[in-house]
Amino acid sequence: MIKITFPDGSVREYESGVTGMQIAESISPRLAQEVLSCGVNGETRDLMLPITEDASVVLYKWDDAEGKHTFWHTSAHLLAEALQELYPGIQFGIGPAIENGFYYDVDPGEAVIKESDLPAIEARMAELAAKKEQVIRRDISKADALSAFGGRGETYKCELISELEDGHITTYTQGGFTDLCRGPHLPNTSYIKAIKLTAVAGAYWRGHEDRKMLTRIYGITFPKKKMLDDYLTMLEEAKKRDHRKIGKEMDLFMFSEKVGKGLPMWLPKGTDLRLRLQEFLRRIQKRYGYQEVITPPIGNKLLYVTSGHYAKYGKDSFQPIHTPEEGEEYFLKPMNCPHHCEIFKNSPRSYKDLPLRIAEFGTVCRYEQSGELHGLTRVRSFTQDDAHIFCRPDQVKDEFLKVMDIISIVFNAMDFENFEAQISLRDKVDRSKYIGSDDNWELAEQAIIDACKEKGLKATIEYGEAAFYGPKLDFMVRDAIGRKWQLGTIQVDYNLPERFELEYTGADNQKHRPVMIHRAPFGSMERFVAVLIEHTGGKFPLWLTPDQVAILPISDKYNDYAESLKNYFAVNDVRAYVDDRSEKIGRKIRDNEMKHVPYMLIVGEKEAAAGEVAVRKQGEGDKGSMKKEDFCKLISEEVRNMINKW
RNA sequence: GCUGUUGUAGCUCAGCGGUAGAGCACUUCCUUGGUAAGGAAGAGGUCACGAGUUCAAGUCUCGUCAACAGCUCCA
Repeated sequence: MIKITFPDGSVREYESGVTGMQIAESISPRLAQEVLSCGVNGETRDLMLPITEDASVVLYKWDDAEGKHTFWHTSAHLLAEALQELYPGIQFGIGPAIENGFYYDVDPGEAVIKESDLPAIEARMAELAAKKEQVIRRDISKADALSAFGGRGETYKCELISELEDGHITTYTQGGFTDLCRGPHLPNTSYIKAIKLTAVAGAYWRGHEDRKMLTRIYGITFPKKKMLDDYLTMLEEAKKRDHRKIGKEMDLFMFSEKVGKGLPMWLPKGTDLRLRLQEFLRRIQKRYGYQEVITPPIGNKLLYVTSGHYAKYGKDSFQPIHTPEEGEEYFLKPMNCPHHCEIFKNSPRSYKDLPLRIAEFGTVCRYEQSGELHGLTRVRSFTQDDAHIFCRPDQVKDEFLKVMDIISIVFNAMDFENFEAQISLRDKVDRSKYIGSDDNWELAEQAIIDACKEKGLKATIEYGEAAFYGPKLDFMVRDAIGRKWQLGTIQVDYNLPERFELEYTGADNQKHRPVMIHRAPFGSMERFVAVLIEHTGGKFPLWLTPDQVAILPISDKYNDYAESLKNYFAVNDVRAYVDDRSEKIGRKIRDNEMKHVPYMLIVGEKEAAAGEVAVRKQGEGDKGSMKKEDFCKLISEEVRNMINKW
């Protein structure tokens, strides 16, 4: 007998060799139906795998990430099985479960798989799923694996096998399809009731640009038909919040082929929105002791040779600007740090001057690969809400914590609740791509980890994701369709101060090197506004936009009402429209702008007599008539809620 | 940059070898007091750009540019 411990702490005894499925059956028939895989001592495993020693067991269902993962992993195999039947000779790369579904990378040889082929593949998958094929796990020796897959000409699989450790290799078989796989998998294919292959795209083998490009087929499956329908509906809804669509509809920004790709132009309304965000951050930064500066859009090549950016990015970036002077070269600035380093050097600094916090809404230009450009989230010219903090080594952690405070103020105000924090450290093995001493890196990495611990911030640690000059803490927020974008960022840098030979005089009257912290709570104005649009659907928080309240008094006497609102909310550009029915302007506002204003007031004679206004709230329709004062209360409540958050 | 898809009126799209179309938006007029109002008339397009095939090309072929999806990248 073995002891099985459940998540709630209870313990039951089972015979050795019991499977996860049998455990589920022993608890309830319903659970046995719903369970997809199980966790045994923290490792996710097949339900059919015997458990032979005391263990803590978690049964995973659809609602658990692990359960979904298992479900989609088996779905990937199902896709492969269908492909094997439909495209004889097809070779398989890898086919993992992902956040929303799964994919399989395949090499169809001469054949081409197009989007129009997907329905046929889906149909075949459905047939195979209905067969209720058992999914069977086998341990296999490295030699046997190599000969089995090699015999079928599976070069990709053989490459994978050759890197695996003998004795830990398993295969999974369902019907006529066998795949090299670690598992876990569903007991059989009949769990998969609804199948949708969503896209086909190219993907490099093992993610390397110089390897062969395979065909990647994306899909998603569900245990119920309705769940698939709901998912597709959700995607449709999300598309409506796409910032490119809303940006166009609301005239926030534009692109022009003539100006150049990836070069956004902010239209009046978008500019208004952006300036409001900048003002908002400015107020906060002032409170936190930042000093704002303005630096030029270009810098001499020598500046970037000093910073190290020239060696790293010179050839892959916008090329130098030449001058009539022989040999003189300037670069569009790809970042503001070198300029700010020079500002630091402008005068002798004492330890009493530190931390020195230099801020700038600095516009930078980076030659992003053309395929990377994406609306406002990835562009070639953008404005960072940048700042560099020069401080003593003993101040790093404290400054870091203060920046985290600012970021949390900003994110709270914007209602970004579901952000994810990520600590990016050096690659554990390959350290050739980083500059700076090991000691400095260790110090910086530890400072970030400590700061997160202190703030109780749950952050994932990613190795190999650090910038080449230092580790960073990034705040990621998702867009409408779930893609992650990095917004806020804090980076500790021991290297630029070194390269620019920055120094301050310490209490000991000796020269010391300051530490530099790069930070940008928004990340960039462009990307931030993009994500903000997708989160709000274009209905920005009340204090943000200029024309949030459109007031349509029917006669002149209500213009003073607009005036009173103005003072009341400190929304200093509330616009008032005269809605004289014989004039078209009122109708125009109603029809065109209602979409983009949270509230509309209509003041008719009836209401005027009663001292009321008719109110419509965006997305909610008529709110009925109410007293002016009540309306003021309604709005001010919302304003207060926003302001209270920071 | 790579693979694939797309590019027709301000917007959303139809047309797929034979003299440029619809809905919404826009302009003028009429009707209409509470909301995507109704009616009449009108304006608006080298069908992304450049070559080629053809008696004839938005429509077929090739190239360029741009956008979209994914990959790779992101100081």
